[in-house]
Amino acid sequence: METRQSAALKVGELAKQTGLSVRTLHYYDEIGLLSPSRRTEAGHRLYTAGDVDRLRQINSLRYLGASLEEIREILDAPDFSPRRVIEQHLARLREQIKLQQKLCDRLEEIAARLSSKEEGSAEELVQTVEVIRMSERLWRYYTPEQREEIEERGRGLGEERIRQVEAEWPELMEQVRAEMEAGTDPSDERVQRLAKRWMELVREFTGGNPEIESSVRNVWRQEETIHGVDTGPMREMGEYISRAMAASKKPK
Amino acid sequence: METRQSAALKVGELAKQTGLSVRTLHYYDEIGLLSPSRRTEAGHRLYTAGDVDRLRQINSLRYLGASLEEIREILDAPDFSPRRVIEQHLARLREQIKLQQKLCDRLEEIAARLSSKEEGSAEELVQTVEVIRMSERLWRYYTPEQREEIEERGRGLGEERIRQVEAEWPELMEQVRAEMEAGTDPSDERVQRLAKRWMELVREFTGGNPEIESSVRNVWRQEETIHGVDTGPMREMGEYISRAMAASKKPK
DNA sequence: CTTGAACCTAACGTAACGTGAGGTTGTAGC
DNA sequence: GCTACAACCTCACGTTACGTTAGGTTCAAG
Repeated sequence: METRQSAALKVGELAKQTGLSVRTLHYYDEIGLLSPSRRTEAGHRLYTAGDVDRLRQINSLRYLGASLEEIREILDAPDFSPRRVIEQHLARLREQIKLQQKLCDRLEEIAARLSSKEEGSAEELVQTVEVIRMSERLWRYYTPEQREEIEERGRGLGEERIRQVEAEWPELMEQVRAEMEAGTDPSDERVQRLAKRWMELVREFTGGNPEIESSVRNVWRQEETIHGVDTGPMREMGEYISRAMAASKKPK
Repeated sequence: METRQSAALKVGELAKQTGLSVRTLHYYDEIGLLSPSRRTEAGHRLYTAGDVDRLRQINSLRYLGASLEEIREILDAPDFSPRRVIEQHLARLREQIKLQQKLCDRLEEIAARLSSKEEGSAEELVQTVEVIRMSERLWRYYTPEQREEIEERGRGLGEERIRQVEAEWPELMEQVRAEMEAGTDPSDERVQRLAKRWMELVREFTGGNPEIESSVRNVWRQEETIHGVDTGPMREMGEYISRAMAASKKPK
């Protein structure tokens, strides 16, 4: 009952002051991050000025994105290099942002490809995603010169044409898949048309450059042994197209 | 025992193919996202081609950062607008990135301020963070003209001087805090020196512009009622400094 | 003395699995 | 047929930072 400030705060008061929830303060107490120095006889928490001070520190560190565990380590270590921690934290954060940025790019690409069509099915979306995943993985196998050439051709074709082609791929893949599942013979006329279109699109991409085409085939072989994305269906489609092309050479 | 592909995969095989863990596949089964169509008599999971196909779709969507719940909704809805989902997702992601970027900026600022000193304590780190938090909150209250003026002055002072001042703030605050806790009288000579330095730094910031100084004082009053960051200690320091300044006017 | 606000503890729920524990099945070699 | 050992099975707890009841006690005002 001092005229001075009440010397110790109850949870609700502290919560209101800091904008944290009562539950949060309970939790901090629970994990031993911030345990009030005193209690009333009834067991009510009483936060002293020192406690409030510690909470202030906690909030500052939380503001930097530190986890409660890290905060405890920081505050409980008497000798401590803030710079090291910050820089470490910063590195992790940058890594995260890079990942998220990449994800964002992908989504934007997907959105762009989809927006050229009216409406689409979930399967079309998945196919589009697969094309992108594959191109990303392919990219790793090109030599810098090959990459340059591909990009050069990309510039030559113009943005619009690229978007057209990119929108056509998933569609084509879906049709081929349908024929495969239906068990249509590769020499069937419908399949022949699809195969022809397929090869045209591939040529437009590789520019007919045999080195790059070889690279692509190489990748397919490589990828077989690499764990991860299911290249199986894609590979099957490739084989199906190959058979169709072979059948077209000697039409009966 | 077909010569055709084994028709159905066991968990381990599927796991190896996709790079997922067995536990993950168990989990997908558990939540009903991907339940194998068949089981052996012994209860071993058998994934058919259709199941593998669904998993492929799942992985594609996961690659876009969708949650398992969202994926289920997408795959289980027969009619579905991929574009809407993608754009929604994209918006959320952009928001996240913005936040993280902001956090990153803060950390960089902190790192820059700290790097001008050799080593520091945790308390110094916290003080630095507080200064930044406060400036961020102050910023909201300035009119565009005031902001322009402050930035103008910032450019005038030069980067180096700014960093000097910014590094000095936390230090000064820590000293003032120490004197307060020690209960030193505001008229004490040490406090007087601190207060003088304090006012100098403030002047350098506001440029002596009374409108801006008034804004700052206004903010302090405003902030009292706004929930959130603990302005208490800062306010106390302000009062302490005020008393010190008053004491200096009529030195006994 | 009552009432309502503020407090207490305890316990479950969140997302997407990792990591055992403890038991059954499949298969290879002897 | 026996014995390993790999692969499979089903629980079930741990992870982060709290939100959200539920059921009971204490405080402050009228």
